[in-house]
Amino acid sequence: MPRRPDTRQRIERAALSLFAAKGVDATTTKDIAAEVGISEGAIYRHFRSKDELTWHLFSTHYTDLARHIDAVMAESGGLADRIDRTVALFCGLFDREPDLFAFILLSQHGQLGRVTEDMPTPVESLRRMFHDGIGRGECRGTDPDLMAAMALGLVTQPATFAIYGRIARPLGRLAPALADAVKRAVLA
Amino acid sequence: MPRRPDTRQRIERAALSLFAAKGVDATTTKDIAAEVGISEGAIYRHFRSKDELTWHLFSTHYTDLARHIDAVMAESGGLADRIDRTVALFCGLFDREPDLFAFILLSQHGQLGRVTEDMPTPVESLRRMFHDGIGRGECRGTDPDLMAAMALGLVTQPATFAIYGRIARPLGRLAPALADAVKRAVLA
DNA sequence: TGTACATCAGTGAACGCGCGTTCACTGATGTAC
DNA sequence: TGTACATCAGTGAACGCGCGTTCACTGATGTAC
Repeated sequence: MPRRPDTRQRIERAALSLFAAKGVDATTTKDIAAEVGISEGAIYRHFRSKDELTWHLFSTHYTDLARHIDAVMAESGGLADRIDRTVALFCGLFDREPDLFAFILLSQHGQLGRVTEDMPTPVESLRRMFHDGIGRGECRGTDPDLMAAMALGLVTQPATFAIYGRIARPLGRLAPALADAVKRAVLA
Repeated sequence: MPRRPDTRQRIERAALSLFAAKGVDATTTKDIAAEVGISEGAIYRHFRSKDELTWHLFSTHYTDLARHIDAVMAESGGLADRIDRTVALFCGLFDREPDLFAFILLSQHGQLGRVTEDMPTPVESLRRMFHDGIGRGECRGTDPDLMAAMALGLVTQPATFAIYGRIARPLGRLAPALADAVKRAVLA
């Protein structure tokens, strides 16, 4: 009954946390409502459906991440510098918002199909970064998609291990080592 | 009504293919039955539940993969050789059974929690491989989990891109390049 | 300041659909004599 | 070879549960005069 002005945000936070912990399908609207401390019906005052809530969370955070990478790209510097800064960006984001990272990693296969051409995505941003590096002859390989995949996997798999407790946090501690590994793997 | 002797295997193949394409939760028992060409009830003559079917598929193939890696380990040779052979193994398996690979990559987050200590897993096998390499001073880093994560991500992320059509198949073509990248990233 | 009214985030009960699962029944196949 | 019986993979209808969603209703808050 108390009409708090931040209910929508509290729903988003609760959903993100539950989605990260259990996955989207295993999380029920009942779970979310209980976590927020409202009735299930109240969710529908803020989101048209569970699906809209899920897509809202995924798409906003996914495109946000892309824009962060683009910002790194916009600064001057060679590919090596960009790799350093992007890896540090990923690790910092992971340490600051582990739920967000877990949610994106976990739910991507279910959501990626709805991504449209005009949406900025981290994958496209990385692709452009490496395409650029290849053009300048700074890269080992010649396929920007392959380079992007290798760099992405090299960072996200350790992040996944960190989520499962197999690697100690914070991930930021490992950022230099990860950036080094990426550079060794892809730089000319 | 025709009592074919291979129904159980046909259920497994159909389920694997559907799970790989849509994910476990989005695949219904009705889907599986339709794909096999039997009634839903018939599935329960071969598996106690959808969950048992899912876990059977995941656990057998996941442990099989671990044993394949262990076989590579058993052969003589240094870490560099082992990396070459393991990467080739992954790429070959991916090309031969892409559904299997997609299923494991896609469903791992839902199934990994049920993996017990006594089960052989690819992650443990890789960990031992790098633990061994670290002991012999062949490795750059000192944390076997981190080395395993980097190697794993470096290969599985390109595989994921291949599933999404972002990287051309067969993956075997890229095996030498991927192995090179892994060695550059982790070898001393 | 008080009164009338509109708005809207909240409740909680109910709904309906789709899912996994069960069950009585069928009929083909194998075995015993 | 024929007959009686056991087995069991199959059918298809029915079931029941849990899920996401809807809906009539409430009451706090803001606004107009």
